[in-house]
Amino acid sequence: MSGAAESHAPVPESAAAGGGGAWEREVVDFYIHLAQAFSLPKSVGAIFGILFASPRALALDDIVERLSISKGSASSGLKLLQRVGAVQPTYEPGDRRTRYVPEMSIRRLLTGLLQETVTPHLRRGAAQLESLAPLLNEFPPDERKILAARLRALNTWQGKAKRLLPFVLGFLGRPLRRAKIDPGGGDESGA
Amino acid sequence: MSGAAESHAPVPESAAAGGGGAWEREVVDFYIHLAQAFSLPKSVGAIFGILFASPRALALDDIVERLSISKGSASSGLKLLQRVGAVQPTYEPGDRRTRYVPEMSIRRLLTGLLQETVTPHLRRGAAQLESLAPLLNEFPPDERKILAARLRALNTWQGKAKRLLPFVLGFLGRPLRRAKIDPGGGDESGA
DNA sequence: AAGATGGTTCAGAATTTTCTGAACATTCCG
DNA sequence: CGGAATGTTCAGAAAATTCTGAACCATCTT
Repeated sequence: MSGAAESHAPVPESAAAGGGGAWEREVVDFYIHLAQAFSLPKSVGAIFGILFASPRALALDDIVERLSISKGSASSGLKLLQRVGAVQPTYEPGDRRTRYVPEMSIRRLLTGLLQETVTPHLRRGAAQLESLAPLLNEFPPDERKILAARLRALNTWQGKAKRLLPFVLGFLGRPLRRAKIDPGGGDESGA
Repeated sequence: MSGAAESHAPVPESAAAGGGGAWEREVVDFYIHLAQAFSLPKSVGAIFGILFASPRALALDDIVERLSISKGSASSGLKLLQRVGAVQPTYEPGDRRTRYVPEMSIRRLLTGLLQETVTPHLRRGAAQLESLAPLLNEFPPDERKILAARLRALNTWQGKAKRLLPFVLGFLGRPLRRAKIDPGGGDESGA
């Protein structure tokens, strides 16, 4: 593999020098914005983007170079992406460096991300909810009634949230045919 | 006085002085954590929490006082919550202050939040995607093949994401019966 | 109209998050 | 073993976000 599109040199990379630059820039830009939608660091989006934009797996050094970020950033960014399953390391015989490829299954992508971000909070919340009910006893009946209703709502949320995740994953797993489910309000979607 | 559980005085509030404090604290704490799960400012979670914890609608001053935050914070926090539809203003005749009540429908809550956070990014992304395809022409055939496949995947994601939102809302709208969807595996699937 | 009341805005302070760069491990190679 | 190649860690720098407090606007009361 020495062949391949190395970019150790400080000059333009690979076959697609002129146009390739634009492609990389645009893809990276796209993922930087996407990352921010999830409030992840820009560098994380950029790293995923550069992997996505490259037809071959890249190693840490390649990333550092192409994005002009520090080794530290690249290292921890890759670690995060690995943890949520957004990139996978590939080990090729005869190459000491770990190279990474982007995960292409949106399902696995989302699974990992949610597992990492919301699930723990969900769990924590569930625990805390239990300790809440007894505190209502201090309130006079009329107020207690209102608050008890809210507490019930909170439990409902919790329940729905718990079920929502598998549901969503089920949806993402299916082939993209027309989904024949017609959600209630059918919001404007298009908009 | 207009009765109600005012708390203009610097002393314990309302009927539930001793216990009420604990209730408020716990609820606020709960929502602060929830807010962080969505990476919203703590103050925003706290504001929603204090509204949720109170059997009566609260005005800006009440919030400032009970949470010991600045008027500025409270004002902009409330504005954000209003924008995403998480709280609603109530105007009572003979009272100049706007009071706020928390939204209790998880569906409306999520709708607003998503509308505010992900939808715009989704839109932006869709636009950008179009401009991406032509850039592939610069690549040699073998690389182009790989990248074209990725671009297709990206379009699929986009499509799924678009459909996902209404789908989720449909789910949230339904009563909490047993959902008979059985998503693939347990969930951690494969790692 | 003067003064109180309710609320918004915004410049700078405080805090939190992210990034850098260099020191430190570890493994491979000769 | 000595040195080079890969990577990780972490203290402090840099950047971004959030909060405060005071000035300001608008409306109501007298």
